[in-house]
Amino acid sequence: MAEQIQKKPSRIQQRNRRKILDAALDVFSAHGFRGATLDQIAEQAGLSKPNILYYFDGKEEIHVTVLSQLMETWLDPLAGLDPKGDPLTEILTYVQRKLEMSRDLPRESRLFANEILQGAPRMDPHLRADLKPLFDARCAVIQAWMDAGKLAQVDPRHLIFSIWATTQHYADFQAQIDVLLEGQEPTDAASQFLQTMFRNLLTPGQNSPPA
Amino acid sequence: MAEQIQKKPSRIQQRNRRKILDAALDVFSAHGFRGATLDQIAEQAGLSKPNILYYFDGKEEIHVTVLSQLMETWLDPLAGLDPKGDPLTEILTYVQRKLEMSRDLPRESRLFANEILQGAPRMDPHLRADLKPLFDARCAVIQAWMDAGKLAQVDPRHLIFSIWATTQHYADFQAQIDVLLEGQEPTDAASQFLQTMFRNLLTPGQNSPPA
DNA sequence: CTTGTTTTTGACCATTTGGTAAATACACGA
DNA sequence: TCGTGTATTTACCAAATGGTCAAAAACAAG
Repeated sequence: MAEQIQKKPSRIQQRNRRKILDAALDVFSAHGFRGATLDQIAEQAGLSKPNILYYFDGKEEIHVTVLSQLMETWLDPLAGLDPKGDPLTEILTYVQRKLEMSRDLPRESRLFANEILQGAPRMDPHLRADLKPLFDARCAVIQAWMDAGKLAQVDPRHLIFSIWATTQHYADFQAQIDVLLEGQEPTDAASQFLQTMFRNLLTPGQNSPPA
Repeated sequence: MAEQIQKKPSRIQQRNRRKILDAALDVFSAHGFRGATLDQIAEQAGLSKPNILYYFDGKEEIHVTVLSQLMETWLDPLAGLDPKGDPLTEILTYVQRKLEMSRDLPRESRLFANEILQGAPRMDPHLRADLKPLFDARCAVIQAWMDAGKLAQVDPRHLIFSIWATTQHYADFQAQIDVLLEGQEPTDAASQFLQTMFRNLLTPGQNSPPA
């Protein structure tokens, strides 16, 4: 019965798979898919290359697995946006959470950025199946808040884009920021800036009517 | 005198070097440095691989050359920010220009993003030599505007980061945006959104004092 | 046309890299 | 302790890739 589905991943199997996926996150996020090599992943994981291929069918499968795991983490804060909460608080909290993720999970952010930059060749299905429905749902929630006068009227889609862009920027462009800020930790100042920006944008009655 | 410096690049030399660099921009921006191959660049340029190596010393030199050229284009809008102009207009115009660059020069944007994502291994010196001084100078200009009460007080550095992030997002994350917007051209709506956001942020007297 | 120079090519080469096969070491329940 | 399935390693391979080189072709100038 060689082809039966593994019932119980052994202790050692779990441990090694985790080590490999963690190493892969390191390497893929730093060099992109094509720039990463199995040897690098093997070394980082402290295993031999053939041993890695004992646990995964190939480079591709490792990459896909890491991306899938990432997707959950990545969507979580957006999914956590509560339709029943206070609109402005909900959004400002979301901004804050995304910013903290950039600081605490920069590898994940860069892996995601790498994949999208290359045209999302392996993630496109995930984006359509998981992200798109969630995105549409949250846009609807935000739009409802605006229609109810609880938030200033702006395009919810571009609002979300701007939140993603500004927060992920601190992880994805860290090399540039390090040069420009001479290594200062930017999170606190960034937080204050972003909170101000989005509060001003969304406080009802603030926006000039379109010219 | 084989080692003398080329005085006059011949017509054909100019043409071929340009073809190669344009092809390289295509390929490097789409696949990153390590993901790009000389064969791809050669095919895209309509030349043979050895012929390409007749014009450039190697893959590395092609990449460096493309990046150098890019740097000028990239800094131009920030350099164009006029200290004597109307503060709000200057900044909103800058936002608009950067957004148009994302639409019209997405390859350049993605090449830049790729390089920074990988930790700017080849661009770090350029960033320090060219970008950093310009960045500091423009921050000072903006700070002066704020001190004079012409703009609301925010951290100029993070203001610039947020402009870069939000505008370049439309080029760098285009694959994602295409999925979420189902292929609609986002520039007009993005422009209106960003103009509103930064106008609200920067109009004097708008910002609540820090809590 | 002839000659000297620039450009282009075809045939190679060495290294890197994803991946395989078979042999070996190991864990662990009976 | 022994035997069996699990884990790991050693030695490879084939394809891809960056790069070289000498010779051929194209070209410019007299």
